[in-house]
Amino acid sequence: WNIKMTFSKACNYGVRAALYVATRNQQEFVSIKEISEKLNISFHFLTKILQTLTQNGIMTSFRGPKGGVALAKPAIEISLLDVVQAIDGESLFTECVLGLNNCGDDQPCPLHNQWTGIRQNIHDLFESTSLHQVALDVTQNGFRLTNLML
Amino acid sequence: WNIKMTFSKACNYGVRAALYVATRNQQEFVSIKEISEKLNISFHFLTKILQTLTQNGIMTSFRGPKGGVALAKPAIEISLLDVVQAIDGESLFTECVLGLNNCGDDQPCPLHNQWTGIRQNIHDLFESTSLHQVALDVTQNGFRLTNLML
DNA sequence: TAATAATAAGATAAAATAGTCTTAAATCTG
DNA sequence: CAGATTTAAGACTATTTTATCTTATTATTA
Repeated sequence: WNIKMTFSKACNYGVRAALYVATRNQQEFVSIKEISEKLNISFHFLTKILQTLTQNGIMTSFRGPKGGVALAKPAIEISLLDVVQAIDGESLFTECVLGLNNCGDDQPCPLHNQWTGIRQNIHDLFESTSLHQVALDVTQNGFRLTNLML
Repeated sequence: WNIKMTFSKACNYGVRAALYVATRNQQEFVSIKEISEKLNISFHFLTKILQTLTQNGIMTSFRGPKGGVALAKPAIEISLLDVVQAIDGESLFTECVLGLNNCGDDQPCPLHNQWTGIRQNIHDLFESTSLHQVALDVTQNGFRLTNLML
């Protein structure tokens, strides 16, 4: 029961997996099994999510031994927005916060004007943040992609 | 499959119902049936959501003929944040966007720092917006709480 | 007091999301 | 070519969210 201020599981896994792959050489295929183990994500579920990322041109995949997934472009050219929208589609930044149809500048819901600003902030943040940047934070500055094992 | 930029149904219904009630006299009990019909919300589902609002001190209720729900305080003293948190609890503004445990300033996920700012913006917006303000927009400025009937 | 109108609460059902399992297809290695 | 490894894809299950249905309980009114 909430307005979600966190990613759905699918989006969460997709973003974290993309970031994990971004910490590796672009040429190298990383096996989904490795990703699922390192990030503690169900293998088969992750496979499906990564399939949608490859279908949307974010990643490429390769079957067989030494196969796996890799980024389709240099990590610096892929934004978080690209990943999120590949999994989620376009509705994210267009739907009314109250779920009303045709909510817009002409027929707004009472939260429309202020919500538009916040939504734009998130859009801009995701758009201006590349997988490369975030991956650097992970590899060099100790930011983490996994749960702490307590 | 998404990071939700809209309220869940429950939160959506709760907020819209609270706003609808806020457009009426505080003394007057508004029947849930009326609210559900005017806002096109399932009656029984709405009843439950409003129950949690009364249990959390946002509203009061009264049974029997002429019964219904009313705001427990003047609308100007109830913020959107009050309503959302009554339905959703505290987790909204504390959980990691990537769903990691113990994500914080000391052990951040790579999105933590920037996400904190956005989350604070939303928190501030909700906290500083009273039901009264929004209800005025509805009654006087033509903002809408319901879908357009096309 | 009896009938009616309204919220409260619990059981059940439907839909959406998340996760698992099995089989197929592609690729590598010996 | 045979076997092993890995992604692809579809069927199936489980969980959560949303919605409905039924039965109390409370209060009003005549």
